[in-house]
Amino acid sequence: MQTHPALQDAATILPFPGARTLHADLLSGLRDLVNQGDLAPGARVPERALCERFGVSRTPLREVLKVLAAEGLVELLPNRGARIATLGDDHLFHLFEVIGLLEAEGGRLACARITPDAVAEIQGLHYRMYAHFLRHELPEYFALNQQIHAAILTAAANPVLSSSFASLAGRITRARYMSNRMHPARWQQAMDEHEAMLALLLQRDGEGLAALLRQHLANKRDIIIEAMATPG
Amino acid sequence: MQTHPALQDAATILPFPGARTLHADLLSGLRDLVNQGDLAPGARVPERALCERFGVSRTPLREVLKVLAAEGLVELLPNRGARIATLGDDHLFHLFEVIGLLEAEGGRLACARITPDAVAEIQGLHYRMYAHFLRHELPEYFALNQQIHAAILTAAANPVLSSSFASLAGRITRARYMSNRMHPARWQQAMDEHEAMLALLLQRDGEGLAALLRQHLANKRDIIIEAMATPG
DNA sequence: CTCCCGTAAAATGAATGCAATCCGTGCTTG
DNA sequence: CAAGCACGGATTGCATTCATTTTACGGGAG
Repeated sequence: MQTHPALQDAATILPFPGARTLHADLLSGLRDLVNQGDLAPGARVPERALCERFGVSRTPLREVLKVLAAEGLVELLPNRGARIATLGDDHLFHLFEVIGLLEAEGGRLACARITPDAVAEIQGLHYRMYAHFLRHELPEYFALNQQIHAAILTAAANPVLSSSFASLAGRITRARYMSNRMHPARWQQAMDEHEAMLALLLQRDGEGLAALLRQHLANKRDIIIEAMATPG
Repeated sequence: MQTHPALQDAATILPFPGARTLHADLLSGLRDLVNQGDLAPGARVPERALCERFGVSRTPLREVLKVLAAEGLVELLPNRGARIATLGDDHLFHLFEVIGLLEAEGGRLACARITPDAVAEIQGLHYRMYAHFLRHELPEYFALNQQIHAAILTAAANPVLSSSFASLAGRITRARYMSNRMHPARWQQAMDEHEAMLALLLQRDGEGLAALLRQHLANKRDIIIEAMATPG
């Protein structure tokens, strides 16, 4: 019955774009647990508990853990299972160094390759974010913020760049969650930087945008390290 | 008996450096099969055959396949198993774009952070490579070549940068194997570029080295694309 | 002759079972 | 009394097994 449409879909999907894996929900579920801090850094990953938590057997869960280990979110110890990866200061520094590099290049390429429509879309996101900034609505601000950065990466039109960035950015998501509160001055500064970003994007100033993005991320890094230093 | 030393080892290993996973040999074994072309791009990955090939059950093999999928060497299709990832021209272009970015940054950082000992070591590698170049010993030349690039990355002293580079470089290893023959003119050019690289490294000219590495990789890209276009 | 469909064989994805290893508790011993 | 050790429970890693889907092959209709 459905063999034909399925086969056609498969044929169209097969050539290039990576098809969704069956256990994608499990993967994202575990990622959320790690990012939201339900599993503390350095803590053991309780396979049994997570199995009944997600209603699956240990086999698929272990496969997902292997993937998370490849992504750097957990560490696998022989005969001792998985532990949530820790984020040391130097490791965080190195992560930001590479993430800043990728994002800067993303901005540079975006200025060269972006379409007017995409610029307009980013502009729209920016103003919506600005509105949330004025109303001090932090979660919505953060959401739009990430969408803008993702849109710039997308405009760079390099899937490898995007996925590499996403992979590395995923490792610091947890640290970001921890620093959800923001000093008003820092927030204002971040908003100013976003204003400048939009201006540079409109001018297609790739070098300027690259430099600004790098500085923007360096500031964010300082915020996060600051937040990690002062617990609470 | 060995509980105590093992525990101590684990305690020292546990804090930061990622411990070796138990099935690392299986992973590298599969990688080699893909890179050496024993498994053609786009071909199905025969789980059963590989299981008896490596003498393991399907469970660990499937876990490794998931990891390889996360690395981008294979693609997982729902209910249809794994296929060797294909390397389209545009995908190859995007890969080289990011790899070049990472390697250029590696050179830049290396010039800022490298120790005199490391410089001397790279110099030694370089002259050994030069000797193989003069004798037209391509495999040895390639091996030293990769060692030099790896040494520069190591000198950049950023593990995240190194591992990201290694991950992406691993995806084009297969394409590299295919273009093992080299036109004499191209080879001479590559050797000249390596000479310049060493000079720039000795001068600690980070910007110059970054630019040269990028150009060097762009040339390599052209060689590979050229080799892919002309089969045989 | 070509195309389509129905059935069997094979392969995938997940669950369960089993040997080996690790961790916590209580006991022994100097 | 402290330190080391042995033993039992718990956990890991892998092999095996089972349902579901896909794929290959043969027959029949147009």
